[in-house]
Amino acid sequence: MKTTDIPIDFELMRGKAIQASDFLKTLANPDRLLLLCQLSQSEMCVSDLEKTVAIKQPTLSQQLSILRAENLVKTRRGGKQIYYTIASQEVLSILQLLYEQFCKES
Amino acid sequence: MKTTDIPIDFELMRGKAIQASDFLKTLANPDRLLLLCQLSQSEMCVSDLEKTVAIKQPTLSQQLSILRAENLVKTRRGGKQIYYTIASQEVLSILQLLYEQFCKES
DNA sequence: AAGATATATTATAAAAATATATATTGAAAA
DNA sequence: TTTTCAATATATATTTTTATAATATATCTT
Repeated sequence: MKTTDIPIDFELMRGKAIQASDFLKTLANPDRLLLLCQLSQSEMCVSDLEKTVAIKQPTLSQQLSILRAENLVKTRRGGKQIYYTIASQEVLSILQLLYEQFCKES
Repeated sequence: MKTTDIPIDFELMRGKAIQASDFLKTLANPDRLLLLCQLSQSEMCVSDLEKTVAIKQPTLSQQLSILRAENLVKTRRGGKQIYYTIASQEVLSILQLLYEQFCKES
């Protein structure tokens, strides 16, 4: 009878991997990354984002709705505009890492 | 004539975003994440990976070939087996961050 | 050289993501 | 209260990923 083996819970590991890959999948699109990058600097409304990121409106709206659905961003309405911000420190941390790896040098 | 505005190079930014999202896309799959997670602990050959991760061989081979194509892993042959390792510190850094965010507590 | 084992490749069906055009909602100003 | 404009939603064609099965290659052993 084996007593020393630490049982690895494959199901648990796979569950975590699915969670993590869902998160990564949400990040893994150039438009969404650019949007998050802008929002990491300041709160912005949709028309601001449209200007700074140069994505056409329906695409922008579709991508923002994905970010909302996955809780990467939060919104508040201010009159006619809807203002977006990054929802969590987790998102900021990964954006920071990506910035260092892909944007810092060169 | 405007002199104070720092010109933001949209093309450059979009280029970086594409690079980063390609990298994230490669990570954003549960099988590939589990494989990388194992490899972050030690070099392993394909049959070892097959056992610890419980993915069937053709899928395993396909996912490994994607990781190779994107240079996230390196290989060496040792007799009949082929041994895989993580290719860069960049990959380790993001795995570390994901581990902290998704696997540490709970 | 022939057989056995480990790994890789190819083909293709199914599922998911993306792009694009069109339509709808909701607040504000006339 | 109706018109306008910003914001969001829906529909659908297209492209990418994923899953699965069948086949191929490379190395070792005999």
